[in-house]
Amino acid sequence: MPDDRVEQAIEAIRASGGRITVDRRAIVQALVDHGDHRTVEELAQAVWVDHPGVNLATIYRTVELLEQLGIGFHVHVGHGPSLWHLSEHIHQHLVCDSCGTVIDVPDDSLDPLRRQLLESTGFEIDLHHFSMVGRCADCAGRSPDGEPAGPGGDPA
Amino acid sequence: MPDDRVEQAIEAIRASGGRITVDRRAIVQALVDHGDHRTVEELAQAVWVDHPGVNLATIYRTVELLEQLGIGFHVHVGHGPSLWHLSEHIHQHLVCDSCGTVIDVPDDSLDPLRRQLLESTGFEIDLHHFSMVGRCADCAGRSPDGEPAGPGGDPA
DNA sequence: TTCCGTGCAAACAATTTGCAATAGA
DNA sequence: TCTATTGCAAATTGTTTGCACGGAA
Repeated sequence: MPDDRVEQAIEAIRASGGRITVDRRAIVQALVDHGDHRTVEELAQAVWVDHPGVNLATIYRTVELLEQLGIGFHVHVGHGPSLWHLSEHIHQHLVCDSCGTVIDVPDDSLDPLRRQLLESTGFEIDLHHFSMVGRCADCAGRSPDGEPAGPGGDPA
Repeated sequence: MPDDRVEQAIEAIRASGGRITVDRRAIVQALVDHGDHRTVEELAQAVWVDHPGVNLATIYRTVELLEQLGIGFHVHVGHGPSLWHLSEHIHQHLVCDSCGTVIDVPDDSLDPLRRQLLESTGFEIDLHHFSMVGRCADCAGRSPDGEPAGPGGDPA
């Protein structure tokens, strides 16, 4: 029953004093429909299926609003546009440079790293707002470039 | 004797069949003068001190060239423009969201993380091309937000 | 009715590109 | 000379903003 999340978000908007519009509902819906992380452009495509009129600026303004409410998040992915998603649990993003796949990693799985960096450098990394880029198993293991994934690699 | 690096880079350009121009020398010099990581805009400021005529496009083209030669690198830092630097050893960048400080971390110090992610997700992170954002010791330890840096924190 | 949300088009920042003039080898 | 490099200005991409109109409350 994923529509729960739509209502949750709508409720949050209402609670904050915001107005509930067709556009906003459609945008939240698009965000919920795919657990995916998507660019504003991709969101627009999804929204336009049922609501062709919605302007890009409106989508930007809506995801920004969701972020202010603490229920929307965006991740930076190097070169390209930001990816947006709704989520209850903080997580880190691994983005494959080859195929674009996004892998979510639970936040606490990176605790050892976080602790290590904190001790050695005093630096406290922000684990959810920025992505780590690299190669997913498929792209790394089957890369024609020759170099295998390293020890433990070659999953095929 | 940091000028060594300038000659090294110049030599690499020459070896690749590129021509040595005043502009390129000035840009490499600006890159070497500060071990720092700097944006194209900042590089331009440095270059313009002695060579006011150099065009931004030229700087973009030159750092791109250096990257192609494997002696220049750029790091993505979320919102802002890319940071460029010359370096012999691969390293990871920690960029402070508050003060902008860049901390270099030797690549192998992240090996445990890399291995862990590789095993648990099959994902092989690219450790030098993208930065990790967070808070440096100063900004985290003295943050008025209340939450201290955690165990081992409070370096003062 | 009273503002908030929206469309539109222009502004923006970072970066890239086409083309003619210029300067390195 | 001959072609790579540069300057310039315009194009691109992702995103933000000002303003007047229309719709939520």
